[in-house]
Amino acid sequence: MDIPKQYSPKDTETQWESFWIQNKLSHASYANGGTPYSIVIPPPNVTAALHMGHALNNTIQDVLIRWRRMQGLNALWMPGTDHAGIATQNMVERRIGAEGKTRYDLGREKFVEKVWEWREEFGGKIINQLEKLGCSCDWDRERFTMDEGLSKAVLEVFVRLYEKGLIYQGNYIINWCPRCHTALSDEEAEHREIEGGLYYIAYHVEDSDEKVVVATTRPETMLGDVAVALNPKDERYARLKDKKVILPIIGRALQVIADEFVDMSFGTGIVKVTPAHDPNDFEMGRRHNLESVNVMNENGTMNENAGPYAGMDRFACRKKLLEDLKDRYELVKSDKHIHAVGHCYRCHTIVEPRLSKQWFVKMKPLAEPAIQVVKEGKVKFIPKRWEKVYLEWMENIRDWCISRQIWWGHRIPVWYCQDCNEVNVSRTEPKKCKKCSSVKLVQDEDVLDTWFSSWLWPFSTFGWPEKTPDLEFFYPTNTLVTAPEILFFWVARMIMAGLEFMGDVPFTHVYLHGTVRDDSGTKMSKSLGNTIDPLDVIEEFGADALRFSILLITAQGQDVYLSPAKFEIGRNFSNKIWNASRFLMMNFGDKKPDLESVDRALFTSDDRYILALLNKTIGAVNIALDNYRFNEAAQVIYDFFWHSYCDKYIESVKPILYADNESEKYITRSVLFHVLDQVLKLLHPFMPFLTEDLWQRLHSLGGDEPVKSDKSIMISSWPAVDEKLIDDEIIELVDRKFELLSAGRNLRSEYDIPPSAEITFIFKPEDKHMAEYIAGENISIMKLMRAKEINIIERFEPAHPMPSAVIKAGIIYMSLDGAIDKDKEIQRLEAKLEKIRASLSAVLKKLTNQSFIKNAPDAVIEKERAKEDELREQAQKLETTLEFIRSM
RNA sequence: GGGCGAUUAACUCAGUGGGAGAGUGCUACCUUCACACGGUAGAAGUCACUGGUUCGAAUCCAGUAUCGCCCA
Repeated sequence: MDIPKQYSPKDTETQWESFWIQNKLSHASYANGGTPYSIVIPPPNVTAALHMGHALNNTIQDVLIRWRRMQGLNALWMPGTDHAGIATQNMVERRIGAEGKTRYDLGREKFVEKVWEWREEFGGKIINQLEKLGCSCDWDRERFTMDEGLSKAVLEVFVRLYEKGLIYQGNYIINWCPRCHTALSDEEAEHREIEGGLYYIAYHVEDSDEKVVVATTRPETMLGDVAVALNPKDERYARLKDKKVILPIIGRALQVIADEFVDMSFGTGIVKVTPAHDPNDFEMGRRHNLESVNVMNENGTMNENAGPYAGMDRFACRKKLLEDLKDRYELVKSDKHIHAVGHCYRCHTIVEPRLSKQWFVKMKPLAEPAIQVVKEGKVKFIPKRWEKVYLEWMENIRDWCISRQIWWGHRIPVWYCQDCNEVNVSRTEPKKCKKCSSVKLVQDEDVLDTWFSSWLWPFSTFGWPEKTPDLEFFYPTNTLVTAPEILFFWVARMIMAGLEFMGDVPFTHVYLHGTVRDDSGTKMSKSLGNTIDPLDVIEEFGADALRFSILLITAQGQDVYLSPAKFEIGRNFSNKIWNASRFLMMNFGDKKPDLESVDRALFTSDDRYILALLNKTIGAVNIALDNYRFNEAAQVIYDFFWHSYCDKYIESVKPILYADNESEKYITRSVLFHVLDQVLKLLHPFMPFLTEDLWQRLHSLGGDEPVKSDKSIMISSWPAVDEKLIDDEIIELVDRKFELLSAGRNLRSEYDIPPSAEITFIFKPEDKHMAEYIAGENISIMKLMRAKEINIIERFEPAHPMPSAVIKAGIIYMSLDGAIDKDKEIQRLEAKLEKIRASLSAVLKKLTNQSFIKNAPDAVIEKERAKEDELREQAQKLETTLEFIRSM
């Protein structure tokens, strides 16, 4: 048979990838009925290239989908991408920037056209990469948040919320990115600790020699000060009351106000009040009816209100202003100060709190039901600890700023009347003003936050607001698989939207996996250059190896630390599976063995052993997957396949495969075939390509069933547990045989017997039953122990000192030519005896403890008693042996 | 400042009340007719620390230390 010795994933994976896609094996439809199981993909940014976070996220989803599909559910995995407003616009701006142009040179219409062109050309990249990873999404359904249908959903939602009074426009402090030139939501401003300064600045009290000192981290905003504030409890307040202080440089007179908000312990306890540039000051300004003075332009430079600093960048202004204050002896001191500063999550520029007119969603009314469903367990978080994080955020939710001053996105469906200023909100472009019938309408220039479309994803992708049969059948979806980073951005908002617009939760389970980090624990990111490109890993090790490795090392919800070496686990395992299958197929001959045709009474103990372990493994995999414990599922299969099936069973039955008894050979082949078939299925969700390839080869043995387009392991049935085959007694019995084998091999190794030397062993069984059993297994044991012969002698008494080992099945002796080193053997056995005695005394300590006997469960006491018996017996055997050697 | 997570073998990590585990690495031997991306045998841990609960704690509780994340 011409199967190569080393598995090369590359061609195999490409072949099956196109096989699946061409045959639409992952397509799901309501029309097929059955029990639905659906997942919507967290849509990657259309600008994205596959990174390890995606690889982990999508591998998990694929495992769930493939598993459920094989279980016979109508499994649908909805794929798609997100238009990523700011990120995509930035990218296209950079491209046209290379030609020396800005988006303003092109104008809005042309620019948006350019973005669509870019999307047509490059936007599908990540989708192809997901296919390479083996993702069995329903590719016919691929959605994009800017699609016509999804855009319609966005407008519908805006209008409905507006009409309900949950969307409003207003002047508030928002996070402004001076580089992206847009407002951001609170979530989009990432707080990072940086070392800045805390500057103490003296303001003169009007008509007095007195000064007050205020502390600030952003001195440039003082140019917009309209007051200074103290806590009313602060005794200094009394004498400053009704006084004014003079803003340095600008010379504006500022009133002194009292406000509970002022923290007496921060800085000097006197703060400057800048309502246009700080959310707290803004609130204070409202409470005290203060005006707002905006001192900055949209690009982060100072405006005309900044007096001599007009036109300077905000940070240049800070520097110059501090110098000037110092020259005027008004900078009292400056301390180093570590504080959290908001950064734009798209470009990492420091965001500026800025007063501006934006659109907001009122969140409290939406949050309430979304809190309830989680408290009632209608939506479950796995791991559970995220529930608390979710509730904490939801209970303190703030309104959501949804307008963005960019061009790429869903344009806000609001038209302002040029004649009467009426705000017209409409699903379609209105012909005339609804109030004054004027036709002079101008649409709002802004677009909506990208998340304002992705929060609808679980139903907009199924055709909402239309009532489609797909929506009816597949909603609510079952599991959402995502990273905790977007818990607030996305997960929480989807729950709110689902309840508001569908009247039901969008999903019942949220599995939050860890963050992918590098070896040192740093989050992988392009800018740090510590990424491992999944495509490189696929190229070098294969997608299956990538998938298996990453799942094996990812404990539930824990972060993943990756290094290239970790993928060797998966590659080596792939190769092991490949070679075991190769070996078996070389030995199966042309006829496909069928376990169903075999009389179970004819199974050997080895057969029953491996079938019992197989069925235990199937059960364990189901439990692990049911509980989202992917690493455990992967681990159990790995152990079963490598250590039970390959190391034990296959090695054990080789003599049968090489002998001439055709009926025995057929039974063995049937078991081998069956177990391989089942384990390939168990592995399929983890390693789809390799298992498909081997399964197809396995089932076309002898050519009677060639590869057919409608056959695939992917749609084959998931292994069922056969309880009748789970036999713990046989497992224990056969384990004793393997213990005997290890003991024999250990003796060889301790006495430096070269592998080529065939040697005689004597086995003294503990009883007749064991004698019979081992006698029946003699041939395979001999081969595996490289023994010349194994003499089973029930009442064996050595005539001279022989190396021996005490095991559960009895005692094994190794026959050596010539005398052995008596002292060495005594020392060896004494060491063993010592260990047994230590264990025994630990057991006895428990069993003689009355509290233990009184309190411990019976099963535990039983177990300890059994242990005691066994240890006593082993000690007894060792003592006898030692006594005998000493007496020689 | 509040919350969460981590601390177990040389390394990377599993293990939520009852005999300390895996992978890698290490040591020795083996290229034996599936696989050296392999096989056989072996060495290796005060389960961060201090208390507590319990007949019994890596596991539960409290506190401490170190590292990391989220929120303010």
